[in-house]
Amino acid sequence: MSKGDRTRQNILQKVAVLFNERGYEATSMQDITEVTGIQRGGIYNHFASKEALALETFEYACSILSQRLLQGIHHQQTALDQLKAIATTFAELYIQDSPFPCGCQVLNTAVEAKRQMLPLRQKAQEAMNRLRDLIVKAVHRAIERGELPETMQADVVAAIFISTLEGAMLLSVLYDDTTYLQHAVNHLHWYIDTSVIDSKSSI
Amino acid sequence: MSKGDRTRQNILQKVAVLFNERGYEATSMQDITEVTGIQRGGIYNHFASKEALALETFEYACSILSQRLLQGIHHQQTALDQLKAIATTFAELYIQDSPFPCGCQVLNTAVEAKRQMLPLRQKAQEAMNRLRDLIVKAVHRAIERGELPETMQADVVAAIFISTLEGAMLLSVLYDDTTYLQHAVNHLHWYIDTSVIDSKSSI
DNA sequence: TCATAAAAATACCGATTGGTCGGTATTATA
DNA sequence: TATAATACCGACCAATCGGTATTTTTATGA
Repeated sequence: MSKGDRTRQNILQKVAVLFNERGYEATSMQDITEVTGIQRGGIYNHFASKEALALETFEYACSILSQRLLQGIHHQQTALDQLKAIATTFAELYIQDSPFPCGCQVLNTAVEAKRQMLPLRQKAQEAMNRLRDLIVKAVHRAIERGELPETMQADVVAAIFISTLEGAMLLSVLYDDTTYLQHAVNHLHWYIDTSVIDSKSSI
Repeated sequence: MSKGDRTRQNILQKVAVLFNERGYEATSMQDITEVTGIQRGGIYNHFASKEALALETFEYACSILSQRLLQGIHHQQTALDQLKAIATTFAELYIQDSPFPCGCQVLNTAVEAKRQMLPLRQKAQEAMNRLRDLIVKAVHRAIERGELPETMQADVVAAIFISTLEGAMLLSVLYDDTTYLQHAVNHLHWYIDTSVIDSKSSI
């Protein structure tokens, strides 16, 4: 890894934190030079513009977070446990040792990039799609294995999972209190368990 | 209502929309003069600073939204129906004819005001407290009337309600698709109904 | 070791930022 | 209608914005 690549990675890591804490608009190039220890010219030697830096930064953060998320679920045995582990790991990702404090990158980016910053908005959509697919596939596997009733709609489960977790993330950040994430995980586990029980008792 | 008061109200209304769409940082005083039709001097005659304008704007939006929310639930008979109506009305507030497009003011403000803009962050917390109290009291009433089991924890229900609704709001705005809010409402209604059934069947 | 390319720093650009202020038009009061 | 108060305008301010061109420093490979 050359010197340039190393600095580039360092910039991505530091700026990912900064953007997540303050947002894109509220972060100036001056802030970026201070946190990276690299002057303007140096930054622009690696990235074409502030927006390009934001796009790469977002991808960088997503790759790390999704990697950790996958690590947290892949060793689970049943599809049902995998589904539950998605909720647990998502919450722990923030509770225990978040590499990027101040909440979920996707949430923060989605809120800031609504009408303007369309490229960033699209990246947020794509990241959310990947999370959605992860849940949808877990539900499908659970249905195939008979762990969940066939009446379960995978896309609805995914919507409920993401809504509950992202909303709880918002509350946890707003009040600086991880209890909300804990409640969300408990609720989603109960949601899944109840769905299993329902199908068995109704037969 | 004097001319000054009318202009002031007009500024608040127009800027509330603008701030919710673009965010505080991304909205310039130039943007504000354009959308209100009032020049810089005129704006600063009514508000001491951009931040003061943001604070008042947030309160203005909250008062309107909470007023509509209360209208949507006060005519319900049972406490249980009131609880459900909170979810329904919250979603409809955005789906049908949101006075401030681009999602929930509280969510958007909470995301932008995390470490900086502490006064605004505090206002977001207070607004969320009020929503939380509304739910908590409805749950308490439902328990007192025997509509919900005594084992229900009101603060947990409130956390689940707000998490699910705010998260669904995020998704609906991100994908420009109100389906997510619909799923959230259905899920919360099911959550409440299931809690009722559980208590009856377990006795 | 040294030439060369890559990386970083520096100085600087025009544009825009939030905010100010003297003056003018409009409205309300008497 | 005379006077006072309010509302509004728009030129202007220093500071900062994102970005560029150029120079200096540093790393790299023959």
